[in-house]
Amino acid sequence: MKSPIEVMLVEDNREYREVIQLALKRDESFQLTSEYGTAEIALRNLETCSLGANSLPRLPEIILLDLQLPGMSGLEALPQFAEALPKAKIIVLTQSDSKSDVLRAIALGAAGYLLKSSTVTQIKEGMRTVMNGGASLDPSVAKFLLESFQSRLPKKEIAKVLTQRETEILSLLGEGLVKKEICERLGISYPTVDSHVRHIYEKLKVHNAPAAISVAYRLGIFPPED
Amino acid sequence: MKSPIEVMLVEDNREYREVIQLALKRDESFQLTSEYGTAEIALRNLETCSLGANSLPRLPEIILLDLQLPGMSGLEALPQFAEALPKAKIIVLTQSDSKSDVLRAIALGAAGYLLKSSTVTQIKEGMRTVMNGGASLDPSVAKFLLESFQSRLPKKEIAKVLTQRETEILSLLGEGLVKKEICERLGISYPTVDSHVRHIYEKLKVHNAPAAISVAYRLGIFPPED
DNA sequence: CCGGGCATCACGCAAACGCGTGATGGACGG
DNA sequence: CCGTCCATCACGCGTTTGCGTGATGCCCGG
Repeated sequence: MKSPIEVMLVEDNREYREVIQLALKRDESFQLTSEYGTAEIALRNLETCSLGANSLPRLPEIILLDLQLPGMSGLEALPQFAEALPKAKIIVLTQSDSKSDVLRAIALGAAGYLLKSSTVTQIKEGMRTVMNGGASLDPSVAKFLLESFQSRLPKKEIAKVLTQRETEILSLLGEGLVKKEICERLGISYPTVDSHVRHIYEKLKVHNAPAAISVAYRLGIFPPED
Repeated sequence: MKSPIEVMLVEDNREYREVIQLALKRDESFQLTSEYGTAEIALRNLETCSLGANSLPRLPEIILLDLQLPGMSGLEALPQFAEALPKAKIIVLTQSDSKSDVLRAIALGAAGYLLKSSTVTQIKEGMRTVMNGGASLDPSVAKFLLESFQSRLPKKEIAKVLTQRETEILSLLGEGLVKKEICERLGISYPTVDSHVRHIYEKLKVHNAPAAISVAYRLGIFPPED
């Protein structure tokens, strides 16, 4: 058996904290090395740890972080934990499956996003997954992420909005070419390009190029990467 | 016990097909109703099914789809399955964890993406998850998705590129406002706005607004949504 | 204390843009 | 067969942009 995974818990709800306590206490592969009711206290303790005598409450490999905390919110605290403990994996463990919470937590570097409705077995499984270099997402969160990728319209749908030619021209605009340059690039006349651009504006309901590009990205007409 | 989940398997490798066969045969909660070695055959059978006598090989609720198939690839077949069986959930089950395969499969509407290195237990768990309306991702795939979201710079990094004011103005440009309108909105003079815009162009190394918006999205300066 | 980044302001001009108002020919479908 | 959509072309005009070339005041850090 490997040495246990050392876990830090930041959670204001005592009952739920006890649930985790119990679950980890019974499992040799985990060790709950510290727990805090607020992010402030947790962060302060981490500072003193790294400054003074090393590892009084040992530095955790995994941080289980609630989002709804009194005082500093989990989202605010997340980047600070990440900075204080660059090696630690942070798993958000919260009730909120709100779109923006999920996206922000991920953007801030969370390695996992689990919901409190998960079983302790699933949470432990998630922690093992993360320790193995993977990412652990609650199925409903994963669903949401998939959908946010799918919102990049399925090509067939794009065709219903913009013509292939129009898409091509819009894309060139996005690359910074002015209409005259687009003429040359495509070997067509200026009025033609102009006409296409007008149609693009009509269809996207905008009145200038910057807005068109913006809408294009939001609609997923432009692939984020390839 | 609920009625078993009906599964269709599209996989060219016989050995692996047998692995799945065995795994599902032993589990009452699943029923492997059909299996095919190529996408073409599977699709042809689905056509005849829906035309002629209904449900010879019963219509599946879940399709386990390999990507590397002889003839039509899984990625090509995916949208066709989705069209033929709008209610079915499609789980990609393949060896490839390549970036583009994952992104494309998701964009095409896959409800899950599992790797063949998964255990049959994990695969069955994934199918249950999907049937419950969730999405099932292999941890390494989830990791990759998270990273592709994190590439949207961590705010602190954005600040190193654009000022808050500059970001604000760029964002307004993206909404379709012209510089004069931006003045009014922000209560500052035209030359000021102009000056900010110039700095934006410098920093993003572009020469006009459309390109600036484009770069902003690629850099993740603009949040996906809020 | 002074350089540098930031936000603010100013003038002028050539180039590009947005738009009104057209036309032609090909393709596709009811 | 005719309407509709697409891609192509055309003229003109007022507005907006991009940029050269400045200035002022603030704050911050070396």
